[in-house]
Amino acid sequence: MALITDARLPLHIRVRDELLRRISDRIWTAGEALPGEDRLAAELSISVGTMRKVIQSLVQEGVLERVHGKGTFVTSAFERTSMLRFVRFRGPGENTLPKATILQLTTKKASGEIASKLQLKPGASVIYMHRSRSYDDEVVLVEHIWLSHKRFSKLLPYLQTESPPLLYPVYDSVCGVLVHRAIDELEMDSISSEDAKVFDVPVNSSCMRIERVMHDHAGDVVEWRVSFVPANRFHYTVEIR
Amino acid sequence: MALITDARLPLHIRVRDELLRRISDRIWTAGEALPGEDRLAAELSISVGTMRKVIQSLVQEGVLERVHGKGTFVTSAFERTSMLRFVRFRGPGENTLPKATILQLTTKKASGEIASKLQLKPGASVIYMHRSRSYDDEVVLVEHIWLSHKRFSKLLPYLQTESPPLLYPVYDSVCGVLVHRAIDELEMDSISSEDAKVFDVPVNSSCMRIERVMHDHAGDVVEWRVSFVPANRFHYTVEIR
DNA sequence: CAGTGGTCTAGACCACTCC
DNA sequence: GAGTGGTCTAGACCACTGA
Repeated sequence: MALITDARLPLHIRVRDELLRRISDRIWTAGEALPGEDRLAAELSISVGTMRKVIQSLVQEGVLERVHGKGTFVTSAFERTSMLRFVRFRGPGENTLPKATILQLTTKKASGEIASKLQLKPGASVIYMHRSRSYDDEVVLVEHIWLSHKRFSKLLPYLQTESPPLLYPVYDSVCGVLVHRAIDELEMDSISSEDAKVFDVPVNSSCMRIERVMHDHAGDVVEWRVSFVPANRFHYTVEIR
Repeated sequence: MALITDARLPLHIRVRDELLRRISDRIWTAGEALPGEDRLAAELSISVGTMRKVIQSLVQEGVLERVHGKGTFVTSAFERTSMLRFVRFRGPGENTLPKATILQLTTKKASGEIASKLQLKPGASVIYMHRSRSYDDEVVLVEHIWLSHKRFSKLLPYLQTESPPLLYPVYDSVCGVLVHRAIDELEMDSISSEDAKVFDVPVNSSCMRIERVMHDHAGDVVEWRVSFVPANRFHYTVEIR
């Protein structure tokens, strides 16, 4: 087995790219153990020390997880990336996921803004989804989601019959798209008339607006999403080091 | 030179503790280069590889910074921890710091809540500071800050004549307290009558409330701070991986 | 027990910075 | 050129997991 990328790059970078490629290509899937570090190193003709260093850096980034005595596993990063980390949990049990309701699901031509966010040509075919998340019929989150139709065409028939609480695992299992890294931008806003009906609160109530650009392992944009959380439901904790 | 901590712990943990102790004790100060990794390893009678691993982990955490060919330096983590990362910059130049105005500075007996946050006994002596931050006389941030009087007594005379834009470097230089790690909790709130006057906006205007607990390298609580940002000035970007 | 990751060492060679 | 960190190797030994 040979490494593909530019031989002028440091070896650990090239090995890292190779491992990420295998994860992207689903050669190794979430929950499955990778080969041992010694066998991986032998396969790529590098030293075990270098392989360890690469694996450690991917563990640091949350791509892999290691368990002493058991093995190295691909992380399913879905909890970490859930929008629910911005929502204050009360009422029902701590670990219950809120019910997802798809309010609208259509295919459109991308406007200039959406094309730009998704790195597509203006007019390209995109999927738009309007979705609410609720606990005991109290809506805590509303999402407006845009996806490339080309990459997510299999999603449409799937969502005719299903309304799963988490979408990212579905992107993975149905469309073969594994999400990796997101950038969230938070601002305070007021609720639009459209979403006010969904939340059942007055128009212009105070809320948080969370704009997310989600990337895959290759760094390409996978999804653009704008979410709204009512003021009294918003809560966010962050550690700075 | 011998390591102090429990010899049953892994060596890299003990070395890490030793390095952090030296930073806490100001044996190495911000901006100054540490000895080379080979000399450090020799001094502590460990291999260079292990020393490298420890240093790398502290770089990862933001405690140290390395520059190829120059050396390893203690990070001055003040930009990273500034509350201004929650404030949207417009108007004036990008890199100008807003003017700080101390509105109130007193010594009090800690209430139960404040004592609990600062890990002090109720009734212990604490410093309370009420401070505003403004660009061109537009207030963008108001802070309510509590500190242990015992640890920060030197701050009071200093702040009689100075109103520095950043406090953490002052904690370091005047009181010998080096901040390290903070936990911020964000919620949406409305502006109190007291702060409404400072911001010159109506009472109950929408704002972000940011509660911060700041720790030092030893993990002890250094400061408790509650800050408010008006809705139109709040902006926050976060990357999830 | 075999297989996995975790710890630690010793040393070679390269690349960058500053004098 | 001297000193720094960056890359890479080779191998020993330990600790945890599961059959």
